[in-house]
Amino acid sequence: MATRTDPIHDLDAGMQAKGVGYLIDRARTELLSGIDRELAQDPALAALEITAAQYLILKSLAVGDLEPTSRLCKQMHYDPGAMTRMVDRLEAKGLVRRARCPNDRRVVNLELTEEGRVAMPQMKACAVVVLNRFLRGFSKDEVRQLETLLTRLIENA
Amino acid sequence: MATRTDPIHDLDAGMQAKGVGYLIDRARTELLSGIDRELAQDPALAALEITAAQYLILKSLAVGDLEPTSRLCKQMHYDPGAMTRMVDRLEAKGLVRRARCPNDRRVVNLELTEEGRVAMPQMKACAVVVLNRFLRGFSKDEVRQLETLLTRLIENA
DNA sequence: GAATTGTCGCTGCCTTGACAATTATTGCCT
DNA sequence: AGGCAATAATTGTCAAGGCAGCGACAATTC
Repeated sequence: MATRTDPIHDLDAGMQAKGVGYLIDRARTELLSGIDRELAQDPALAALEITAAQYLILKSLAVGDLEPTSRLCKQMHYDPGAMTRMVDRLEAKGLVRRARCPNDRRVVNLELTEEGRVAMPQMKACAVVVLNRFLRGFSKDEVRQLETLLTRLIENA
Repeated sequence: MATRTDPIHDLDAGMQAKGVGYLIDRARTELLSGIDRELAQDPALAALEITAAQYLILKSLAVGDLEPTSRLCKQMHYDPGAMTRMVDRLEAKGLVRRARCPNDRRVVNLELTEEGRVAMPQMKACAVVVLNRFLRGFSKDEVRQLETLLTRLIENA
């Protein structure tokens, strides 16, 4: 039987230094601020003041074009109210356009504007730079392993 | 030479589904809401309305007793302003006491009240339950591996 | 085809964290 | 002692998310 199904943690658990929880929290913080910084420093993008959260939305749109808001919310576990206002900001910057769906007029389809589409490659480049910096020294196997472990952890939720 | 030092990510990078960034973000979200829920459901603690963030502070105090505010901030990368108001809330609930340090009157030392000290074991138990739930099916080696990979990632920041 | 139920996006209110400016205190330096 | 930089905590302000409630619309049921 052995260790595989035993509870592993005792009183030392929680999100304290060195714990899994703490490390996940730190990693996320560093990752987000890394991307924020990279997007802010990029000469071509600085004027748009794109945040990491905004980039994630834009990226989803770039893949699917014409996504309904609700699907985005579910996909990234994002609050609908927050999404509405986020899209407001993106629309104000001219990166995204809202278009009421003709078939079902409750849904709002989103698509990148031409300006958004143009900026996309540069934004992706920023994200890649950051990811690669954080994964410096990782082999492909190690990356896959990290992904697997995190996925299993999430599935236990 | 090989994979170990090569950039691993191409245009598929970013924080999208299946990416390391996305997984870290998801894991953190699930972890925090899991702890929040557990603390809220606990009959003995429900009245105190303790959040995961508050638990982390209390836990640090339980270890060190008499921690200065500033050290807590650095330790958990927490904004000093946010910390001030967080301590306000904890003080209002009677879980924490402020005590100006006599030697250096700029610093505010924090310590758990008797009530906070009493509630601590139950809070820890909640956190352990959640952690163990998320790490169900992990061997000790796998946990260590996850910790190692995350630590390396953070060190690349 | 009218009523019910469900879905979608929007808005207001509250909480919370980040950032900047402010205040109080300390140590240093001359 | 007096000036000056550094440090600690607080406060104000702003951006952002969570939640509850809303109205518009669609699907289902009778």
